Amino acid sequence: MNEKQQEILNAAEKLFEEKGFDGTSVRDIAKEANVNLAMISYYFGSKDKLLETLFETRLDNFRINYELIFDKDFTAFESLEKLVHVYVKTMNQNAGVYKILSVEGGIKKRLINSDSFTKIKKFNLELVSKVLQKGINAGVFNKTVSPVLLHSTMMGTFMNFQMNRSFLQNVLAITSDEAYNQYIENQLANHIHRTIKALLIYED
Amino acid sequence: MNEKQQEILNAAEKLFEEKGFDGTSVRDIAKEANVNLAMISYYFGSKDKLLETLFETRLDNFRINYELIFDKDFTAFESLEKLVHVYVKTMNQNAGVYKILSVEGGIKKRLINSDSFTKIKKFNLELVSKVLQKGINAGVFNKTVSPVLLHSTMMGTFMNFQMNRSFLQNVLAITSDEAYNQYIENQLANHIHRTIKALLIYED
DNA sequence: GTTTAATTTAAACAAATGTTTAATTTGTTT
DNA sequence: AAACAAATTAAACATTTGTTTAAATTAAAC
Repeated sequence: MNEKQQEILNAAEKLFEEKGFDGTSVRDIAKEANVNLAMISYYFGSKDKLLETLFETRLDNFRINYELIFDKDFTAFESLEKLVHVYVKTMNQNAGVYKILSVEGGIKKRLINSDSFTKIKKFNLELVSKVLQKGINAGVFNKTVSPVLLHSTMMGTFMNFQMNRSFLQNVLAITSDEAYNQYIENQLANHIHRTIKALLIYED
Repeated sequence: MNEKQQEILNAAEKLFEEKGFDGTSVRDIAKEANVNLAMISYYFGSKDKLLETLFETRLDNFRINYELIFDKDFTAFESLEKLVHVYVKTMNQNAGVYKILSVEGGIKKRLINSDSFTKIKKFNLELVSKVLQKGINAGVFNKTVSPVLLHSTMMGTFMNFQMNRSFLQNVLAITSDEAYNQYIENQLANHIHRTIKALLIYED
């Protein structure tokens, strides 16, 4: 994958995130990437295949690093804390592609390379299950929490910050994008961690 | 607003949700609504104004019913439980428009009637604050939880089920759409309630 | 240095897009 | 019944769309 191809992919990522796949023309992408219009077909075949290739090249970024979470010396609580922070950081670093995936994945006619992404999603969901199991085996977590629901709370809370950026920046009085990212990786990650931890040790 | 106009709005809602605003042509809408193409311009002026009108006509559905949550006889815990269930049910009943708003609202060039929606969002956020305050005044909730973060967890967890419908239907082995809606209004709402309640009474 | 392949370009293509037009039908009012 | 307004239609409109073409340029191989 040469430099020009990467520029095209970066331009596509930026514009797809900002304006959506259907709201972005290949001419927009060509202009943003400073390449001739025909280069996109030349390298990627079509606009659809460009989206496909974009996902493929970014796919591995979404696999959560197992070792960071399951260090042998970690308690269940430490694994949980790591899980949440690694998860939020990983997703936030790939927020652009994740937002595109989230939006375009919900569109029926788009038959996104869903196999590979489903595989990764299930792998990541498995991590949540493993952390849960670790705490249950250690006798410190409540048994009855569904990993799917737990994962939805983690991912959903995070994604809410991606989908409502301007509203939340306003409400939280955050002016710069860097500050917003900092808020996500610190306060938001802490909130998610506290929330899930509370749920797991909560008995009613 | 006559019958034909409503059919157009319903068709637009359905298609915008399925294929996105830019992925839907006015011809698609006309066909779905069984009206002549020109009727859309005739009644709504333009495709953009159609979207605007769609939001306007559905706007009030998003205002959470205050009385259902703040019955005088309710304890803070009961208000919290009501809040979550009313919230989830309200949003689920308007999931289509909410998804459109969520997706299209993130697109920069689209200058959605954001004032009216921001107002409602803030009103609903205020409800969360009020429930929180009620519990704090009663001495039963933890003081340090941000209503914005709490709201993000509630909305985000719910929206995660809207944005990842097919994946979750697969993972949860839910086959029908009705069963999925039931799952959302029962198990999911309970999960969100348990989660938030746990956080609010949790002390570390 | 010549030949061959890869890259880059401007132009053209047909199809689809949102919107308008001008004519016709339908409904209402007098 | 006549006159008027509202609703409905098929056709046309100018752009924009994704993609292809054929020629020109650059790079690589021999």
